[in-house]
Amino acid sequence: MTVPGPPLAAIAAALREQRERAGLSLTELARRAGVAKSTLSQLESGAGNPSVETLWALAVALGVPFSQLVEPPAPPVRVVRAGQGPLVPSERAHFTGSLLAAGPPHGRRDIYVITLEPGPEHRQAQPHIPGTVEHLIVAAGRVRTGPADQVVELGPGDYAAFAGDVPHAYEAMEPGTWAVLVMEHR
Amino acid sequence: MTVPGPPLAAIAAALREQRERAGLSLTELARRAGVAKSTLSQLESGAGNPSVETLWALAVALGVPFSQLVEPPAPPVRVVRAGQGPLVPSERAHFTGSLLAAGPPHGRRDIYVITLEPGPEHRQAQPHIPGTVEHLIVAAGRVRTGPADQVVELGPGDYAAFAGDVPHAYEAMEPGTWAVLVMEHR
DNA sequence: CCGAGGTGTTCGTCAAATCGAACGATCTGA
DNA sequence: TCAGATCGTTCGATTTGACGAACACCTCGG
Repeated sequence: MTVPGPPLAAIAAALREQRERAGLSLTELARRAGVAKSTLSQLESGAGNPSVETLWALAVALGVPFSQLVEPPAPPVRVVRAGQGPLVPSERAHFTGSLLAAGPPHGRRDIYVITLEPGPEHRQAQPHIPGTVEHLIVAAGRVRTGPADQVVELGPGDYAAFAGDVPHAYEAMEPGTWAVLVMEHR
Repeated sequence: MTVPGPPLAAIAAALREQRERAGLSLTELARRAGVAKSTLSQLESGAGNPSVETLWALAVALGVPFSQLVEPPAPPVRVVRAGQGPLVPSERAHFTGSLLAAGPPHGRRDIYVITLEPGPEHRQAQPHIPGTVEHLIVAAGRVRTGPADQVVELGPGDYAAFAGDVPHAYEAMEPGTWAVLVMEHR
């Protein structure tokens, strides 16, 4: 999984970056957000595990959405290797399920089965409409896919999700490669 | 742009909703996330102000993005562009794509990878909430599935969709059977 | 020279979040 | 009916985050 742990360092970096971008001093931001400047200092230094309340106040004072502080570098590609996803209750024997992606409250998801054969790089010429997210689960073979600058290689059972509204590639590495593609657009 | 206050109640509601949607008990979710169930209980009851670390662990265990827990009231403003028809294989030059099912304008689809092993007995899956539709694409092996009175056998690449709110079976016919399951519920 | 006002950091204290254990309430199978 | 296993809640003990007051440092201006 690409989820090492709590993005404490990421929050620290995002806080400092957003604060400097807003041209605020640590003291001033702390005053506006109503938090102690000592708290903010420790947060920016990477130490500490802020509460939602505290982080929310800082986000409001900075004028940025909450999610931008906790997920600053929106992971362009989310990969779940085979057998690495969180397991879903196996209410029955002989059945193990791995939840790859929860459905958004609204939006559509179209289900495809795609087959690819090795050859010249198959770069998608035109991206899809904005907001599109593609989910790919390789059934057999190997596929190199992802945004142009972050291509990952997937094997059977591997899962990857990435934005579909930017140029991205689909390249089969072996004959007989096929996969399930769920295209989500909001 | 300043929203009223910390979405404590929203987080509580989102936690409970996502947990029930994943079919997890409070105890089980707490165990997987590595947090005390007492903590989770208080969070879902609206009391408490979770730390980022705690909330992150819960988000990972639930398989949902962090932001979905803190910003559940996503703006229902959604535009499905007119004329945005389903993609056909001819539009995707370098591989063949087969549209299996178009997503409903509202509702959600959760993506799973499931592995099944043959057993001496197979029990029927418990029905899900009304309106649930299951889409299954077999990646490897063979699966007998479908409503109790209409069981079909699927091989690699085969696709089947059926109502999930009636008793239905999942039975692997070969070792190493796995498939992609998209569970759709409105 | 030296106080005034600013920066960000470190310290002790207190409230609160988290934890572990025990609780009553359901169920299920013996 | 009872033992066992769940469910979710509540309770006290402990950890820890948030606070406020100092702190060292820097830059002006009297």
